[in-house]
Amino acid sequence: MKIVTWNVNSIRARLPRLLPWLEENEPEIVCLQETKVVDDLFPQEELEDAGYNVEKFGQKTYNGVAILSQYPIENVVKGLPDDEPSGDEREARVLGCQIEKFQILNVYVPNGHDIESDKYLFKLQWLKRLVRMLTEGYSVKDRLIVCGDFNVTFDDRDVYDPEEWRDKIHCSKPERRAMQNLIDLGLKDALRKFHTDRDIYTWWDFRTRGFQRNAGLRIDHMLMSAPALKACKSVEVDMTARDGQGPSDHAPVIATFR
DNA sequence: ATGCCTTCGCCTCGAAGA
Repeated sequence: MKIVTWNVNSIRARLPRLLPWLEENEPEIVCLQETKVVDDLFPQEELEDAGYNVEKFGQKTYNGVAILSQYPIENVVKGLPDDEPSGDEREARVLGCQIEKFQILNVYVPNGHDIESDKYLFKLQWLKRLVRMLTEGYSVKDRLIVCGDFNVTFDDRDVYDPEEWRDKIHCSKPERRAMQNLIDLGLKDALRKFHTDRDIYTWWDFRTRGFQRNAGLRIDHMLMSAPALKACKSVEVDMTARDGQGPSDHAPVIATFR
């Protein structure tokens, strides 16, 4: 069983790369972020033809999350419980469900832009609301996976140039404390069970051609409860998904379960 | 090496991403 998280940076732009990637890797469950499309225009048929059940929660231009699964997708939840405003205006950043024995929460955490920005305060508040949602509605006694693009590095190992990024967006102490609050619920940063070295990244900047010089950040994560982590036998970043023409700026993270 | 690329839509420029 393989479970993937991948910020695809537009599901429609990435489909020509996503479909062959699915065929090659055959993941059972795929959590996507930044689909950037309203639900009516989501490429549902193409993904169903590839063998997946599809749940999506999208909006125009920005954000958007989706879950693909070879198994039935049950108990779907869209958004944070206290999302405002309601309806079409709310930001599409959370998609939860149950698939087989797994409770899954797929998240696209706000970017924050800059620590001086109002968007930064929104990001910190948003992470607090995510903690509340997990506290009130989920149990770490289950096989719980909270995965997605968190837009936060856990520590300096996740940063190609820690001095340059010191206290900047994605690396500030309040953001990292917010991630620790998630860990304190009884979740673990699953990749670190298998890899402790630095220079493991999931995002590289297009503008500075970061991928070519491995100047990246590790901001896409799989947080797992103890029962989920116990069943997990590997977590890997698929760097090959960045090769060639037209990749996302993020690489997928693949967790394999026994 | 965050003014350098990529995406979307008010679509040939501006805004946002991270």
